[in-house]
Amino acid sequence: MDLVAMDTVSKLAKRCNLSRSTVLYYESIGLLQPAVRTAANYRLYGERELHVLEQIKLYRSVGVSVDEIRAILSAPRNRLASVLKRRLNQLDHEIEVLQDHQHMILKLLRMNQVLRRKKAMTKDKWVSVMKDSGFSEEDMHRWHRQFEKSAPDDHEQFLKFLNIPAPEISRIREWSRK
Amino acid sequence: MDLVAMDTVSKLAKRCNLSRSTVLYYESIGLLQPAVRTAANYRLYGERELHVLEQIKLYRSVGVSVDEIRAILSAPRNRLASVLKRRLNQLDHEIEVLQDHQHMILKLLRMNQVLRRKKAMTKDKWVSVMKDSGFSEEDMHRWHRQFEKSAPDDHEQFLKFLNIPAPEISRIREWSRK
DNA sequence: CTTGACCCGTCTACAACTGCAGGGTTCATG
DNA sequence: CATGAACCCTGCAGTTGTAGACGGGTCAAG
Repeated sequence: MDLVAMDTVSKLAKRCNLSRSTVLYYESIGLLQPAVRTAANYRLYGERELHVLEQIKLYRSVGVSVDEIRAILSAPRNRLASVLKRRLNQLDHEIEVLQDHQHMILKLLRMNQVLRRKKAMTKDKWVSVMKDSGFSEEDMHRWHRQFEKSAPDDHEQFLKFLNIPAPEISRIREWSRK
Repeated sequence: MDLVAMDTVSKLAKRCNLSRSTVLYYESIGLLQPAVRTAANYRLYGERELHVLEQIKLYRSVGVSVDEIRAILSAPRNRLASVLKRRLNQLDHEIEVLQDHQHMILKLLRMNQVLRRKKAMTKDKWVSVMKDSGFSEEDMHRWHRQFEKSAPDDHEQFLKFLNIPAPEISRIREWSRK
């Protein structure tokens, strides 16, 4: 086992976008054991554990109970099952993208509430909130693309609220469309 | 107030796909009061309450805490906020569609596990599972469309597993593409 | 006027997290 | 080598739903 390449509990949690507590909870109910412990009794997890945790996350996200998950994880499956599971996984990723979008909106709403009486929202402030919230350039592109695709009018209105000049709005919308 | 058109607590819950307990819980923590009570002390809810409950559902689904929701619901907003909230709602519907798809897959997985040693899966069985699960003709069309769009190969493989003859597979995929 | 489906308030129990408290470990930096 | 930030450990109490049971009241149909 390559000990250096392994994750501690918090790192594993972050990688899966879960809290440390949750991972520990899963261990306490017998869903996910660490691969090894260090001399200092620290938990260490490898690729296998990461994969299991992602499975758990997937099933939890569709409301499967931990008991059922325990059963599923210890059952071999056939080919139809694997096709369907792949699809399940894919949907999970799609849902995650949309939920990211939602979380971003929530942050903007909160920020907007704070700024309401002070100054107008600007593009710079918006960009900095996005950055602070841990969204990359690519995430932002995806956000615009998504927004433009499913609600072009609202997208335009939103850009206007950021006090972005009309030519740049056109440019952004253009760029969001491809 | 049009008393005849109003919902009792269980009806409201069902309309929002929540349990009676949950609606009562929201009342107990001060999130949603019934519009009126009948002479017999029955709770009655109108359109306004339905709307509030849907808001609560939306915010809960993105992990907003009860306290924050209470604050949000009692705050007037400006136009930017309303644009963003509309978008939030829309995303929620999109997520719901994907989750329906996931739930369907789970049912199929469960069914497949049961049938594995008995007989091959057939189109008829699949259709009946869908029907039993409360999915309409339109839902199924959406399912195929979604599946075809984001994973055409898996969609084809899936149809093959249903032992559907090749010409019909082509027909279904064609029909899924528009 | 009974009967079965529905409602009432209340209370308990459980699932799945979530967040401390109190204490040990690691490691870069002065 | 010591000191502080940033980890880690166990254990346990709190949060947010969710489900069900209790004993009893309400309502529409026959």
